[in-house]
Amino acid sequence: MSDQDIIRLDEQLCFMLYAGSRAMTKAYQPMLKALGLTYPQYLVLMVLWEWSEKQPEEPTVKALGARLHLDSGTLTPLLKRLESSGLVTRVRDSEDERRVFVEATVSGRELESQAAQWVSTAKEALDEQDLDFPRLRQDLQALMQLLSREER
Amino acid sequence: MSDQDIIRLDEQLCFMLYAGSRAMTKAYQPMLKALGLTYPQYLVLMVLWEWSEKQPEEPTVKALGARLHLDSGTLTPLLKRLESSGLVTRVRDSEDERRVFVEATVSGRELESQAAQWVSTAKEALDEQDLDFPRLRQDLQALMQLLSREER
DNA sequence: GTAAGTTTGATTGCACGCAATTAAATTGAG
DNA sequence: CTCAATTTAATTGCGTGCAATCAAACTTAC
Repeated sequence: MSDQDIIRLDEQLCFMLYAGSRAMTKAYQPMLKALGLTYPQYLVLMVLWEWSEKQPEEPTVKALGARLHLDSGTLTPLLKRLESSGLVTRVRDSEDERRVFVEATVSGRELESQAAQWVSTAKEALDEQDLDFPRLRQDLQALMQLLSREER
Repeated sequence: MSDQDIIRLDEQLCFMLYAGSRAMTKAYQPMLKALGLTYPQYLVLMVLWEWSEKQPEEPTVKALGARLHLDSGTLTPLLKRLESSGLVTRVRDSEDERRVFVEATVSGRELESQAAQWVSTAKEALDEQDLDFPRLRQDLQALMQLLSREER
């Protein structure tokens, strides 16, 4: 097999992921614009919305990073922007001053039902299409596990 | 269904794409570091490597953008960096001065076989795993088509 | 021929991602 | 107790992504 064939074939997975991710973000733009959020900001709020009281961990910067696979270099400025938009609070732990707790404000929580409504509609539109979304999601999840296993 | 359930479910596709794309990029890091490239720079070279002489279009900035779904705001600085690394040339079309042809230099083309070798090895490792990669790729391709149809 | 509209790249400004470093706080071995 | 190691955020610097704008060059209707 020539170099050309190898690379051409390879493109089909890594590039589809790369392009697919950006295309999905674009599909979210109408909702995000209405909510005044960027896509990563929406992800952070989503994590905060579903953070259960019974969760073993408190929602610190580290815990958010673990959930979203993002580090503090990305999260710190993003959270500061969300804070200045009045959507989250950042409070340093008095027990351990290295830690910072993040919480959605009332305004931040209020966005959830708007988002849910949009997502619900979008889901219906996609379900009409001839594509097995649960299977795709599961395959992606399995891929993630393979890739994050490699990391160690 | 509560807001919580809707959003939680939703996360499973858009977020898996987002996280999966970044995880894949990380998996490429060893190769990219060895080649001195970023992942998007590698994508651009990949397109140039496989650009056929018989292709109807010349490889202009616009044509690269169409192939990669990237606009000039991203490509122009990226191409300038590749140019200053000596991996591509940028030549303005004398027929139509708005157009800029991009070409891989000898150094740029030399990277292909190194990349092909790494990719070939990585592919073998993945093929051992219990995951239907061709199906995943096809599903992603189908998703892309759905999403880009929405765009219009 | 020319003015209006279109196409193409470049530029600007903002928000990620992430590697690398720093700094502060905590932990733990002895 | 104490000092080295670890943990946690923040900072810095660079390279994307992308919307919005601009400017130059081409095309077309008239």
